[in-house]
Amino acid sequence: MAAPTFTATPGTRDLLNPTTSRMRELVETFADEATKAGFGQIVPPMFEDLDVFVRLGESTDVVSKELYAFTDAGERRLALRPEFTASVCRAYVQHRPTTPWKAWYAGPAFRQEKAQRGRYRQFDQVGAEVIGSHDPDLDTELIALAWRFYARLGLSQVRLVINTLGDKADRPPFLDALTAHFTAAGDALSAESRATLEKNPLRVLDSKREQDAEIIATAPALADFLSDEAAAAFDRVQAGLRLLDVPFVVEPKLVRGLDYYTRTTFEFVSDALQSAQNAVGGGGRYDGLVADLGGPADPGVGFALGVDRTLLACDDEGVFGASDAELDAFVVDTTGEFAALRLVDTIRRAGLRADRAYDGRSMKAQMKAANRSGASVAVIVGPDEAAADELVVRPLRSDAEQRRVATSDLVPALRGLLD
RNA sequence: GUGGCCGUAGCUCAGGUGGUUAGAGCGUCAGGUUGUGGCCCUGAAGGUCGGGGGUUCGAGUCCCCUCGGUCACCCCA
Repeated sequence: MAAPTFTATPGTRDLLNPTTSRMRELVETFADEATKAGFGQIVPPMFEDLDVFVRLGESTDVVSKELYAFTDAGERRLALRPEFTASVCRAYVQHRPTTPWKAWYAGPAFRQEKAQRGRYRQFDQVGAEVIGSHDPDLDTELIALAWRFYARLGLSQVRLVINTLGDKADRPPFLDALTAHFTAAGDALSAESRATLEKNPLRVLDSKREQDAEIIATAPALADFLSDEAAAAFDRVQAGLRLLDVPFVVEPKLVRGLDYYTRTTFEFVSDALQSAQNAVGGGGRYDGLVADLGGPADPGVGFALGVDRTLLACDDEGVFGASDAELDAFVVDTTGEFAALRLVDTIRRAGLRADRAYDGRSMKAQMKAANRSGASVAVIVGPDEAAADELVVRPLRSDAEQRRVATSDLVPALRGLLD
């Protein structure tokens, strides 16, 4: 391979045509669903004070080893956002909008991980957050919003798993019980999990190692430690999802990797995705995060969906149909004058899509380009037509005959052919 | 970050045990049809075989290093 001097840095890539238009469509679909649900868009900065993200949990991988941190010329300690939730909470504390505040977002986030299918160092997310309400119906609505979004994209192999992590006060006794259980297992527990146990016992539950499966299966259940309020809220979320016909499975081992979660957590998993990274979205309630960022003790709930993974899932499920024509007209000009320049401008100003060939190529070459362009109609002008102030319009995707029209009738003629 | 697999034209890939000017298909460009695309035919351009070192009379082929890709672990979207 002719090695280029520069290539996209590891974990990043260039997104080109069909992917970019699918991505735009996906974001527009999400924006539409969020808007219908009363959400306004927020565009936070891509980097923040390092400490904004550190509050996500110092024991989490996302903070401890995946953050892109740097110091700017003003000696400020900054970091590229690894997700949006912290920024949204920071913005909430800064602007104090009336509650419940509902915000949606779309854009890239950054984590320094080794790339693999469905995991990149720069990746795109869409998501929604609500700050300022404890109402479990919001949890339900948010989950339903994401569910409807996947359905609207045409994905049918997405599964919803939910769990509750209880309130902050429920956590310590449970963690103690968990630690005792895993410590008692001794060497039966994998070395990796024993290391995890030191940092965050909760996440041992998330281990995929077969060696740990049985020990995890017999671990204490958080359900037995839940406060009455947290248990009631979880019941209501489940009842709400049933009411809305959103199918789900309760997965007690679903703990997720950010420390800030409380009560409801959920994850969307694609069974179509033939890769280890099969979680296409996830979220939950974070009732202490706003306070951690120096704000009022206001609760929050939200989710983020991975755009790249969702697109992969769409690919693997084959939901992308044949794309529509990208162009209405392709101008073929052999006059050597300004005909093409003027004609594409005329067509574009009429609201239609037009392209042309350049570099004075032969008619045959231009016709081939017209064919490849996917345009519906070729608009041909040579010396004869130019002299008569006429054009040839030739349908490219049907057997209809080409015909000559006056230059001034071009746009109506095109419209007639395109209907 | 750790491990497995891989790295030959723009793309997908051939190139037994090292041996003369490295091939194909697709794509691109040009021509066959000096005013008409899709099919067909002909031709052309395009590669310091990821990079560096080594072994050898000789390396795309063997060894080492390095870079990159990919899959998995970890973790997460």
